[in-house]
Amino acid sequence: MDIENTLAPWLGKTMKMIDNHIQDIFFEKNISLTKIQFIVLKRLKGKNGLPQQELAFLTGRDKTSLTRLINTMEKKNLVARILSKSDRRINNIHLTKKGELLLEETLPIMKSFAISLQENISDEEIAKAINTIKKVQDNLIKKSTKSCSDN
Amino acid sequence: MDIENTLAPWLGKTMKMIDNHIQDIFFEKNISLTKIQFIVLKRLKGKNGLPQQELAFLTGRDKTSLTRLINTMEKKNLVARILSKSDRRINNIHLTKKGELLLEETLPIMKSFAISLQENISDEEIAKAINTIKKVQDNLIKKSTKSCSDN
DNA sequence: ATTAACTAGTTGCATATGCAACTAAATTAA
DNA sequence: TTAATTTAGTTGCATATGCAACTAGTTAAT
Repeated sequence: MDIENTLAPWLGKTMKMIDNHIQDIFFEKNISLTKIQFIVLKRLKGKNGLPQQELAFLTGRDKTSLTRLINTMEKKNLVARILSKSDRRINNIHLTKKGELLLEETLPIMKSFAISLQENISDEEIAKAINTIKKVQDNLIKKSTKSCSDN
Repeated sequence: MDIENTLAPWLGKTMKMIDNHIQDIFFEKNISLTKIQFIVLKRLKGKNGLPQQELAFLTGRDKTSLTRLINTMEKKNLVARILSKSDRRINNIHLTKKGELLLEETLPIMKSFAISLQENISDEEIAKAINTIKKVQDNLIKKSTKSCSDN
């Protein structure tokens, strides 16, 4: 079997295309965000105040990556570090009003983009594909203890 | 419909996990490559001497990204820039012996990794998932003229 | 209670990436 | 043929990312 007929390169290729397109959309709509910044904002929506480490785990990034990501997002006033009172090593990351507003503005755009990618594909086919991808994730998790949730 | 039930986030999440795992594999096996460097080497295997711009297109990267990628790979002696005689603006990128050997060493490792991701999934199911992903790519291509091939 | 071990986050160093603006070469237009 | 335009590649600037080594708090061990 050729490597090109396996799922992995197809996923990679498609994700790259999607990433490029998301950048374009943000540019067009004048949204000053990167994909990962959007993901972090989205993560914080439900659970404001997550520690950086937690965010790193949830997004599958190294904690150092999160450190600098939060630096950037703090400069842009999208999030704020708030020292945990119970454990002074921990930074709890909170959405600012500006971050919340930007998130609310961006969510429907991302949603309609995600849906537009599935034009001319039946819901059942999508569900099956997601199911297959889940199995790939399971295989990955079996291969290592590491895991992640977002991207 | 929730955005989390669309294909895009599943693709992203899974690719992130795959990328992380590829890094780990390269580290374990003492292969001094990044994923994108591997992709470039692989691209060059069939068509030695591609111009940078061509490589940029084929890998879906900006040409500036390729400039610096080739810089790094040239320093590592994996590829060489050779000025085109017919058009002196063009750098034809060639695999070096070292690059070729490293590629040959890495290919089977990547292949068996790609296959291992599909354990416990039938060939038919994989084929269907790839087909669905192709449709997503088609939708993306329709949305813009930009396209790409690798990742 | 004091030390040892662990944990959250940061910093240094290296790679990857894109946009805008640039240089130099080639092609097209006048 | 000379000027305008297009094209390949590079450089400046900004973001993202990971590993190793570090600091500073917390918890466990003696």
